[in-house]
Amino acid sequence: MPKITINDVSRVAGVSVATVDRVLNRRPGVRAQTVERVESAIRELNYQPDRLAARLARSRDIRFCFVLPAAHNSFAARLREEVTAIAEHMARERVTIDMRVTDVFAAASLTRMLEDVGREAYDGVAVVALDHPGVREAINSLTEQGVTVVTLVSDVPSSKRVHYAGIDNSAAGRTAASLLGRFAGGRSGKAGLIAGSTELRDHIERQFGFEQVIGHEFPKLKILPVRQVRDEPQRVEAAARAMLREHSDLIGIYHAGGGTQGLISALESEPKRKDLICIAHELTPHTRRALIKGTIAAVINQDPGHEARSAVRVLLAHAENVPLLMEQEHIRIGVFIRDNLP
Amino acid sequence: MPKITINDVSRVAGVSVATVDRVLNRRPGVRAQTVERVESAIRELNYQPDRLAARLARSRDIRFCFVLPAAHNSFAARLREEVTAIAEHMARERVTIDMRVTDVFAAASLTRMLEDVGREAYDGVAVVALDHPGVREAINSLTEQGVTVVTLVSDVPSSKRVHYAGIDNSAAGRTAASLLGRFAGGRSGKAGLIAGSTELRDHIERQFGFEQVIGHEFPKLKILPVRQVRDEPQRVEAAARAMLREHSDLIGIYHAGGGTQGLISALESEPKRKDLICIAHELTPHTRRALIKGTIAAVINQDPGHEARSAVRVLLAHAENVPLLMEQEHIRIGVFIRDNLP
DNA sequence: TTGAAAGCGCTAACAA
DNA sequence: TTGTTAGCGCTTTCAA
Repeated sequence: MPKITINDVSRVAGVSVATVDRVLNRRPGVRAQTVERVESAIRELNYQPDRLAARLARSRDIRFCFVLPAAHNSFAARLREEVTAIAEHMARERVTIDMRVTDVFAAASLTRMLEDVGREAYDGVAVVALDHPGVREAINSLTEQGVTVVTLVSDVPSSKRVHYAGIDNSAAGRTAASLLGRFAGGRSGKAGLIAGSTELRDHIERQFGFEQVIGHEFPKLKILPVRQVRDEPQRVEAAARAMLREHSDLIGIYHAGGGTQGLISALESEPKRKDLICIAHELTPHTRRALIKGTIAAVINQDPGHEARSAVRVLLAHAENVPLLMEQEHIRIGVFIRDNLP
Repeated sequence: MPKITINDVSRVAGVSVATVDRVLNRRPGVRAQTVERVESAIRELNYQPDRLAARLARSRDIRFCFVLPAAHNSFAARLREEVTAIAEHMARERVTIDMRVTDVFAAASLTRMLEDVGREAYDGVAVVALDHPGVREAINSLTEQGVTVVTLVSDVPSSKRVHYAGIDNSAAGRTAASLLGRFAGGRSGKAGLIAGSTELRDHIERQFGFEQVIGHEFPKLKILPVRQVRDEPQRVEAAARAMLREHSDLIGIYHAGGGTQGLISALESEPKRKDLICIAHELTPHTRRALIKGTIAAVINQDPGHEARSAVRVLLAHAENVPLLMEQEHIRIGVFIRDNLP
């Protein structure tokens, strides 16, 4: 069966290819009646547009903007690298990806950046979003301008973003709890919980999931009051040291945020507590080393490369109006121990 | 900077675009001297071919063939579904993917199928390969005919395949051992090991990795003699029942092969042994249910969707002579417990 | 509101 | 051994 083209559609509908193109891309300036004729021809022929030809013919590139954290931690750095990598890759295929960085924890500056981005005629925007009313408004306003928005790593569920490329953080917290509980093997004692900040939706969710599972499934473990450390290694370290000092029956620590180097330093300066079960997030050079050394028992991971590529695929599918393989776009909660490091 | 095209190259090299095209695609009929001139122009301009335009202009589709197991187990079925799904997806982009099934454990029939496939002018072949001399020969012969070959799920390392889309099975076995050992929490006892067959490279490797880690790290666990069950649920079940019957101090079971339903049945009919730690491979409806129910503690997974799509991307990159993001093509060893199920 | 026609960058048939 | 040229299926002026 020969491929059905826009020509076939135009012939069947009795109009020119230009008109079919206008209908296909929802461009204005076509009578409702004509639109109807074209659409029924499309249905009749089961026409599928050819995105390769479309990309080739467009005069300008498809343009996306990624708004990422400027932070100096390993995960943020890795995310920026991954975005840079696909940006280069996609540049060969008529897709331009710009990257902007800001302090995504500062709602005001993030909001402003999104507003700026809105003035630049991007086809799509991916943003590591803070769940804040101003940010939500900015996302919704982009959407209303016809810009496709996906959230990355951290979501704003109540906004009009079309997709969230990130993990289920409460499931991640539950996973950490199950591992810690099982590794404890029935012993009784305390479980420490360190988190970044209660303003970050993902950290709260992890904390919630963790408490839920420990409470229900491992009653022999008592969770210590959460320490807030704003992802700063020094503060993480101080919190961990305090826990170790104050609780001789400490069985394990779950660190739900960033700045894990601090945790590792604290642990490695306490050789007597070798059996402590520590679980942290994100595979980085630090946590990888700690896993191999045995300082950390397990790492819960989200793959920033997968997240970045997934965001691009989703934005692209929207820009070109073609279907996605959604199954591919689910971001897995990775569990790494010493033996399955990539 | 305007895009550099084949036209620019032809002008700089002082030849026609047809000649540049011949050089780019290594087609015969160009004097060595001319090839040299064109290549230096390409380097000078840093020309990057446009794969979209190339795909559009080709008269025939790019064609791949996937040779998959005909087996009736969930993993094989899932793999076939995933291949069917991308086949449909790629059909829209001028890529045809044919699928053939055979008993991949029967070296002779697999070899014959690969030979047949070789007569059909495919651009690339993906195969779930048995590590056998005949199969290796067939792969090498395809390669020599100019067909790109990638192995899928199970590798033939000594062959000329350009890529293996699958997991590191000995690392998978080590991961299973670490989890089992840690979940045992210092208890002493027996660890059962059930495997498919010693003819399958992946099963031997898993077994090897498992024994290595248990031996080195968990001396309190004694591994029982391996039971070979050829991935048949009934035989898996019989093996598990025998272990349970014969060893009252059985701490856990690692099932390295397929047919896990059998293991689950055996376990669920032995309610007194609730604390048994079982680890199996592949997330399927059966193992998912068993994880939720608590019958199985952890599942080591390879994502057949990722494997299938990765094979397609690798074949496509070779067919179009464009670069890959290799980082994306590494297949992870997934660890699933009840809490991080996708 | 619609149509005609010139590309987009490459491939491939055919001619030289 | 090399060159000319007509497409591939779509977008985008520009004209009607």
